[in-house]
Amino acid sequence: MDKIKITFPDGSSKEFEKGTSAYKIAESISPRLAEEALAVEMNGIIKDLHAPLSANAIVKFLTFDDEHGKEVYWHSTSHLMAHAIQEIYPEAKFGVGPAIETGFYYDVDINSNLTEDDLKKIEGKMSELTKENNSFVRQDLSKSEAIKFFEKKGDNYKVEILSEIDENSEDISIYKEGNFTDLCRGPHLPSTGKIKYIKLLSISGSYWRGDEHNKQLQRIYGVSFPKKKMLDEYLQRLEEAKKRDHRKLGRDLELFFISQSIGSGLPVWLPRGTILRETLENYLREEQRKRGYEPVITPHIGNINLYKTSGHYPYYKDSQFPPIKLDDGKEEYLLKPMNCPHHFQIYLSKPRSYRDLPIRYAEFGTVYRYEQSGELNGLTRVRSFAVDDSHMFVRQDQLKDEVCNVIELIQVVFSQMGFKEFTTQLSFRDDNVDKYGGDVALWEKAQQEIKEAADKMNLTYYVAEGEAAFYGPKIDFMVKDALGRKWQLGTVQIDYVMPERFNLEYTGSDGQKHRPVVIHRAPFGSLERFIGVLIEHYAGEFPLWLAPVQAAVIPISQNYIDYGKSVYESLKRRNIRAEFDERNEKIGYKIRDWENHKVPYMLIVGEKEQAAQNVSVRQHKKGDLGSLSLSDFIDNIETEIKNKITTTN
RNA sequence: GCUGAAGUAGCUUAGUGGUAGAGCAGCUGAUUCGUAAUCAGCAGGUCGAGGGUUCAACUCCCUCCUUCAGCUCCA
Repeated sequence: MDKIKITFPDGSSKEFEKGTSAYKIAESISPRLAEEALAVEMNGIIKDLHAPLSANAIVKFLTFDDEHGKEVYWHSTSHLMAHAIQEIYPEAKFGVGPAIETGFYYDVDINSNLTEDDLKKIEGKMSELTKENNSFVRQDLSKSEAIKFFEKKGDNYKVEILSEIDENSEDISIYKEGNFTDLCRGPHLPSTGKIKYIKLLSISGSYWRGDEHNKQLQRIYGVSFPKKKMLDEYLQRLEEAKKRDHRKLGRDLELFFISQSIGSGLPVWLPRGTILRETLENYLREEQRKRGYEPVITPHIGNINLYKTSGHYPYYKDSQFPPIKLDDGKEEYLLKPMNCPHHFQIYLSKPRSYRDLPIRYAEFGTVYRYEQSGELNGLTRVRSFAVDDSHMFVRQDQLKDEVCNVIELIQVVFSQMGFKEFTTQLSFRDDNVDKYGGDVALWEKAQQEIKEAADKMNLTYYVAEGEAAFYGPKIDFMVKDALGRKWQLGTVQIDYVMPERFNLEYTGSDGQKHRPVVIHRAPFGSLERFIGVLIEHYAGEFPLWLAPVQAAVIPISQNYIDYGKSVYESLKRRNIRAEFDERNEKIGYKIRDWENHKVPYMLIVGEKEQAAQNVSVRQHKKGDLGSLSLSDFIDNIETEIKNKITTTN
């Protein structure tokens, strides 16, 4: 019998008979590994544990702790769910059912609409099926065999998928588990018994192949875990995320609200939210001032011709508010969907020299976009929002440095806000010529510049083809909110198209006219979305420099109102955002109330404090810090505010 | 825009065809209090809007609006 040599991640190796399954190898190492292993990585390729090894290989066993192990686990659970659905709804047809970042889904076509109760039924059936502990059995077959199989089964979606697979470049396989068979490239768990704790989470519609012209299938989301504790923790995290929801906190903390009397997707900033927003704006203004930006202000509407010139109008006709027509019908104005054309007019307002560049115009410009009703979501997806916009006009030879400077600014801003984790995406064009304006050669150049800048600034990024703006490639910065949804915040975009369309020029040292390059950039993206994400990031517990109310002064009883008031006024004189709580309530009540409002400091004053002319300091979530003279407290808190100390939780 | 779910007081919510109930918040009064809820009282609702069925509709049916979970979209 031939022997093969198997090498493990720790470098050790062992010989086995050729054809030994990965599972047997795991068993030979330890029963526990055989129990926990979900799949195996052979020379970097993930395979079933059943798979026999026919040659020397580097082998790594994947458990639930590995990202890819989880993926296999959830993928198999989605198959198990399909099995359960088929048992309950024999007429069901299946679309696709992949693992996702957390959990899995399956798109199904069933005649009746599923309800929450049906989910419980399916969940119950799944548990039943796990007890059968059926093996996942792989079978490779030809394209025509596979098509014949699924035609017979009536799974026309699978047939459609198969018909588009090139069998020369890809193996076609099916997996059978009990009496359920699905088209799948695998790999899968050894058997359904590995799936222990299952929770089906939600149902929603989803278009077949993501095309809104296609039939809408029902998508069932779920998640599963090998240990009960993991499921409990997951569900608890969901609860925690709900508490952090910026829509709830926005209301509780009186930051903003959205009134139907004003309109959907048109958020209104309450006094406390406005303080937060203005603090962020002022912070960015200062950072920009240091970096040579010049503030400008432009109107909220503009002649429609601006947008016809820019090329935005035909591209985005459907997602802007309809034009305002003047009496003679000849002139039309648009609520501005972006600020760039206005800023270009400022550039054009006088002749420019190469010595003037780079020019950096900055504006917190409010823009209006008619987003689809189903898209609106709290502050993160709205119809009116302020972009922390800047348009920078640079010479080609300045471009890369300027992009690097912008990346540096965004890094500074994100780190100040305590976003330790964010992802960076380079959004490039794809082959769809109609989607983009401008010259392909210029695009290539711009994409190259962006990549070089990203490398120089040590960004870790991935390239997303087809995600570019119509006028140029961009770098997008995204962070995740409390519910794990990704949001695009900051963006840097290179634009060779608009300068052409608006005929932007400068006079070079050679006396000739040259075309500047435009950089569009916004570190926050939009104030609305940024603050929405920030609220969830901090769970409403803002660092002192951002907190709308920084300190609450609380007298023990009505007898100390005068002293309390003098403390409060001292704070106000030093520009500390303080509130004075003179309500006729017990101290415990008021402390609870301000704790719930997540106010960083409470100053409690009673007989002792009045006598010693000091304050008793209580910090949010930390409790009583003891007494401090008022001037020491103010000095401390001023330093903390000035240094913008950011604590993340 | 599409699919599904939901809409009762400022907030959280009870109420399956027979006069809408509570807690918190608010207001008034009492209490003058030492680190997460003092007591009592008062007020607050065309039950999302419109139409229909019925002797009678928060409740059943239809249409619309809004919100939520996704999908599609996102300058």
